[in-house]
Amino acid sequence: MDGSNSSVDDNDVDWNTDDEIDNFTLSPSSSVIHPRGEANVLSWEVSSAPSSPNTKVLDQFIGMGFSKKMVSNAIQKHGEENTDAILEMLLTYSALESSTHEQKQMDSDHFSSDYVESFLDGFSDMDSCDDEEIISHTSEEEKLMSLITMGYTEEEASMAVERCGHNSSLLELTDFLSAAQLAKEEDALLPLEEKPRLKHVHTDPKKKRKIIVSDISKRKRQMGHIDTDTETLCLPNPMIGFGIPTGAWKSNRILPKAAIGPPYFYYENVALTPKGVWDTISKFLYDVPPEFVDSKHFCCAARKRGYVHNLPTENRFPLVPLPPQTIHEAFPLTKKWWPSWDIRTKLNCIVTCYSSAKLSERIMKLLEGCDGTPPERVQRAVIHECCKWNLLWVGRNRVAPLEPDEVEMLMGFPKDHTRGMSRTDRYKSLGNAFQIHTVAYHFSVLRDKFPSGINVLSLFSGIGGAEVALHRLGIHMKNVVSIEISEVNRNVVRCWWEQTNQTGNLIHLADVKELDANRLEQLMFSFGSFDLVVGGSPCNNLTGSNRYHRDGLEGKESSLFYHYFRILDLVKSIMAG
DNA sequence: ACAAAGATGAGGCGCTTA
DNA sequence: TAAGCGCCTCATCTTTGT
Repeated sequence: MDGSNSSVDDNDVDWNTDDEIDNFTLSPSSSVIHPRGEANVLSWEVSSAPSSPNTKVLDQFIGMGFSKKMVSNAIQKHGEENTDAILEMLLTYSALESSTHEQKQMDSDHFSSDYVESFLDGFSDMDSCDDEEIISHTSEEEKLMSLITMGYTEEEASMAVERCGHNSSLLELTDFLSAAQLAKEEDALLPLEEKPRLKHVHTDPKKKRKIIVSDISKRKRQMGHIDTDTETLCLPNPMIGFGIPTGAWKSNRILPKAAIGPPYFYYENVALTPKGVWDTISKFLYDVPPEFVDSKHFCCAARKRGYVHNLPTENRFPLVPLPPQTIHEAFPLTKKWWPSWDIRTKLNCIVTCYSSAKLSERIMKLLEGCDGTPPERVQRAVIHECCKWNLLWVGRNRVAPLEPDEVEMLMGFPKDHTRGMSRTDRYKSLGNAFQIHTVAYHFSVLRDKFPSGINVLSLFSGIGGAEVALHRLGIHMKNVVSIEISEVNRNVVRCWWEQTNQTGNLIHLADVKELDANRLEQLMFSFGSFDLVVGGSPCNNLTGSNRYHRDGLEGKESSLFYHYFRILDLVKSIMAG
């Protein structure tokens, strides 16, 4: 009976009501209420309580990779409550620090990349630097501090050092700043979008880099004002963006001037972030509003995501054949065991954590204890667990979590794409990946534009969702520069690249922080410019699943978004120049 | 063979957002 | 009301180094 029931559902999948899979109401009696003491999970933004002295803020920023000394300076200057200003200051300083470091690094190219990677990872900790560097760095830092105490902002100070040279005197710097004052006042009258971006192009790529960082600060500061008095972005219902394959939907949007390519860019992250995050992301990415899409309109699992991109939205086409649209289509064997009171037709979001065998056992015991149809109370409790953990019915009274290869299928990856990784790693990497059909639908407009193929810069590549989507669309990848921190993920992409007989070049880098202007120019010199810059930066500090470090866009991992912006902006400026 | 280090599995952990 | 590209600790199993 359940089978026929759901096939009716299958035929009239209703794209207009948003959440058919969200329609379960569970009585609170079925869930255990944990009486709780005080909430001890405090983000650094709210740690100004007397019980938490500024070591908390200090630790937070040190945890983000800034040196203790820099953090203490910043806290001293701004006060521990003003975390935004602290962060801004730290960002500016670390840009300076990394450029001095990179200069040194360039002279010693004989290190292995692994060595460099670990070295770079640790370098922001001042304790690990040699004395010489500390001395030269400190003097520059002190110069900056002097300017700041004179009332200039961090970005003004660093800009001045940049323009006047690192050996310039304090007097020269103040001269420069006061001369710049008039021009700045005029400049301030123009809205940010109208300003010529990076028109003050320097020939030295190192300089470009720092100007961009001050640009970040400017945007951040502006966001601070905007945030309070403008509305935050709303999630659309239904969440179908500019259209889905199964429903006609036309929309022509006008992109802000600064957003128009080349290159095309495509940025992805979770839709349900803390407030203001998407506003910030959008502001940085040239004021392009995100396209929010739930992948349940493409496959049988939900995946609510925001995509900021400058791709055309007309004449998209889906990958064919369309993937299974319902649980029963995707897992026909479960039909036999699916109870009629479990009315799910779509799964919830594919995540990185899965339930244990013990839970399945408990559920089985619970159901076996009932004669015939379980009472509603039991039904609700079971459904609650099924929804929470995306469980399938695999036998009488038996539920089970998805297997890694089933997740591969749901996400649209080729079978065995992640085979060979540990089970946990497979879940993790797949849970962090693109849903291929969704992304391919958005990428499809590129096929006719680039008949001879494209050059791709793929940041936070993971297991290569973007590459797989492009390949499935028949878009030839001439050169792919893929940046991914996890070695196992890089291996997956490398194997896939070989197995699919790609004729283009795959260049792998480990860390987005390694990709500076010099490296980019070098790459772009060797094979031409990038046609697509794609990436989804870490979401773990944004997602609601994270109960410990949902610190927003400034969180340890999620702040890597700023590297996406930094690199995209570098590519744009190199291509413009 | 043994201990130490590493890997995996199980279970517990709030809170924001719409 | 429910969903959510997660994290931490502990226990146990596996691998590595001596």
